[in-house]
Order: sequence, then structure tokens, then C-alpha cells
Amino acid sequence: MARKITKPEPKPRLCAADWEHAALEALAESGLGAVAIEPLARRLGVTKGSFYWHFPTREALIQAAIQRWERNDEEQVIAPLAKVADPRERVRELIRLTSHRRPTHTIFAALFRAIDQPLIGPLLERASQRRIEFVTRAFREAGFDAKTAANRARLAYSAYVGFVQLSHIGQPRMTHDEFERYIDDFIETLIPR
Amino acid sequence: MARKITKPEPKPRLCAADWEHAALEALAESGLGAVAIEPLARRLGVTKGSFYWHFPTREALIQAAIQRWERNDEEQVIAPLAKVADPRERVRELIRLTSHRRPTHTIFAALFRAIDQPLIGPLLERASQRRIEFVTRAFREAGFDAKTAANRARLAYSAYVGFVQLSHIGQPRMTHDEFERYIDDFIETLIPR
DNA sequence: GAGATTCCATACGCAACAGTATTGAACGAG
DNA sequence: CTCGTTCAATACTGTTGCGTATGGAATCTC
Repeated sequence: MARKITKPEPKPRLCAADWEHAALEALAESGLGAVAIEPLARRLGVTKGSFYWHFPTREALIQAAIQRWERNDEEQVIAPLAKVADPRERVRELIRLTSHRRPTHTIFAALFRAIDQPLIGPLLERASQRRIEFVTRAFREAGFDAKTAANRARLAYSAYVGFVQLSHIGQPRMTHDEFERYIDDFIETLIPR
Repeated sequence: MARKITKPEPKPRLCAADWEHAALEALAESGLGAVAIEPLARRLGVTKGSFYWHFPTREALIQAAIQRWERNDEEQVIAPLAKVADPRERVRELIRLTSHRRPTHTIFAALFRAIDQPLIGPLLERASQRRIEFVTRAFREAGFDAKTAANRARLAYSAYVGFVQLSHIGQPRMTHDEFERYIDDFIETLIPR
């Protein structure tokens, strides 16, 4: 009668990566404050005893989790775009890619809300630097002079950061079509001609 | 010998407004998490006993403080701009006004980092709504059609929000001249002709 | 100057969470 | 079968901050 072997239990034991994933989920849903050991443990169906075997401290978990995000984001967003030859099309594609709410952008927004935290500030500084440079290069290749390209990249990136935050309160209240038109206008404004 | 009367004590007693000011200072410096009763009390040189005489709860303090900010911001930023007749000049002036780090924008940035909190989200929703409408109206008066005006206002406001956040990590690392040029480009991009 | 009012101090209780220490169960290797 | 390794449960300690209860001191009022 009792088939012990084919239990539907997903995984009675956890590994460090499980904690990192849970941390990123909690981060995306409720911010860095929710990346707390005991709540995560409850969520994972274990207790703190498990956590402190895998990680020495809460900071170590956050460190590992955001590194995982950073790698993933680089592979999923930046790398594919770098392959697009035409710089104008590259920027258009970037804006389209980043304008739809996907996990990585939700996490990005949550990180920005925790910008005061010691680990997060430097992370976002590095990430922003890279991204602005990435866009600046595209604008340069598209024919803008150095300063104009830099300014336009700053503007685009600022608008992205702001938009992601505003989405969080559903503020630019738009229908799907309005949104598509907004993105088109956005692109048209920044990359005329 | 002992002149008790001419003590240099600034104010042995506090009023509710003192707590609200302290709350806004802490908010600007270290975020909403720093608007905690005991730390504020230490800072003001009193104890919690004082606080709970003036306010029933922490939430009440936050409520009062952000209302004070909202009023002040409306009077200091929006009202003066509403008097500018030329809509293009009005937007230019708005961008210039909001592009220099002043207390009210620092607080605004801090509020955005606390957007998850129950009192703050709705506040920012209202504020953002008002501001986007304000800018939309200006663009309409400047001759843009309804949809373009709305989109451009969203873009401008998003860029403002993002820029304010990025300033917090000193990310668009610019000299003063570069910054001025950036603002000029910003205006030129959004309000051509 | 007696009493009420206003403001603050002190001392609690309470909850959440970080981190530690110890014990215990499962499991593979010898 | 035994032992060591891996992972988790339990039971602590310590800290921080919210909120309460109560009493004390200054100040105003009659």
C-alpha cells in the first residue's frame, strides 16, 4: 500500500543555490528587507539551522544572490544585444527588451529601492556605469558626437530607471496599446531621423 | 555667581512640528527606515516619552511629515511654475528647478526608495499623477497633440525620477559644466524647435 | 500657592530577527 | 555495521525598535 519511494516531495534537502533563488524571489516581491533568514526559512519549509550551514551570514547570502543576478542579467540582456550590428536597432531592441516587466527588471527595481545598503550601492554603480557606457557606444556608432551621445545615453538610462520605479506603483497608467505607442515615441524622441 | 536665567539652552521643550522636521531630515539623510522613534529621540536629546505625547504612533508621525513635505513642495515648486506663461519656458524652468539637488528633491528620492510602504505608495501615486498632468498640459499648450504630449511628459518625468535616484549614487559622474550641458541637451531633446 | 495642564523620563512588555551552540537524522564509504 | 559527513531542528542569547504605563518636573491658571 504505502509506496515510500515515489513521494511527491520535491527536495527534502537544500543547497546554497536554493537559498539564493529564494532570496531573489523575496527581493523581487517585497524588497531587500524581505531577504531575512527566518522568513525565507519558513518559506522553504526549513529552519535557520539549514541556512547557517550554507552561509556564514545574511550578508553572504545577499552577496551571492546579487552576483547570481548580475551574471544572469549580463547573459540574458547585454550579451544578446551586443550581437546586433546596427546601433540604432540595438538601442531600439534594448528599449523594447527592458520595457516589458520581466523578473530581472523587477529585481533591478527592488535593488534600486535598496540603494542605501552597503552591498547594493556599489553594485548599482557598476551596473549603471556599464549600461550607460553600452548605450553611449551605440549612440556614437549611430553618428552622434561624443558629448551628445553620452547625454542621450544618460537620458535614456535615467528614463529607464524612472520608468521601472513608476511601473511599481502602476503610475504611467496605460493600456497595452498606449504603452506600445509610448515606447515608439520614446525611441523616436531619442533616436530621430 | 550662578545665573540660572541666562542659560544658552535652545529649547528645552519640543512641539509636534519639531518631530516632523526631524523626521524629514532623517528621511532625507537615511531613508524611511531611519524615521524611527528612538533614534529620533536620541537625536533630539529627549526620550520616547516626549514622542508619544505628541503622536499616537509612528505612522502618525510619518503621515504628518509627508503631508508637510507635500504642502511645501506644492508651494515651492509647482505654484511658482504655474505662473510662467510660456509653456516651453515653463517646462525648461521646471527641469532647471528640479535638476539641482535641493532638500525637497532629496526627500522625494528617499520617498521613492520607500515606495513599498503603505503610506508612501499612494502619496507618490498622487504626486506623480499631478506632476505628469502638469507637464502634459504644458506640452499641449506648446502645440503637441494629446498623445504625444502625454508621452513626452511621461518620458520627462521618468527621466527626472531616474536621475534623482542615480544622483544618489553619484552615478552620472559629471563636472558642473557637463551637467549644465546635459540639462541643455535634455531640454533640447524634449522640446525641439 | 494649590491644582490642573503640558511635556518628558523611566521602566516595562513584546515581537522580530541575527547569530551561536548543540543535538539529531539521513546517507554514503570503509 | 560503524563511522564520518552533510544537512536540518531546537534552544538558546543579544539587539533593536514599537508601544504602554506611570510618575515627575516645569509652567500656567485661578
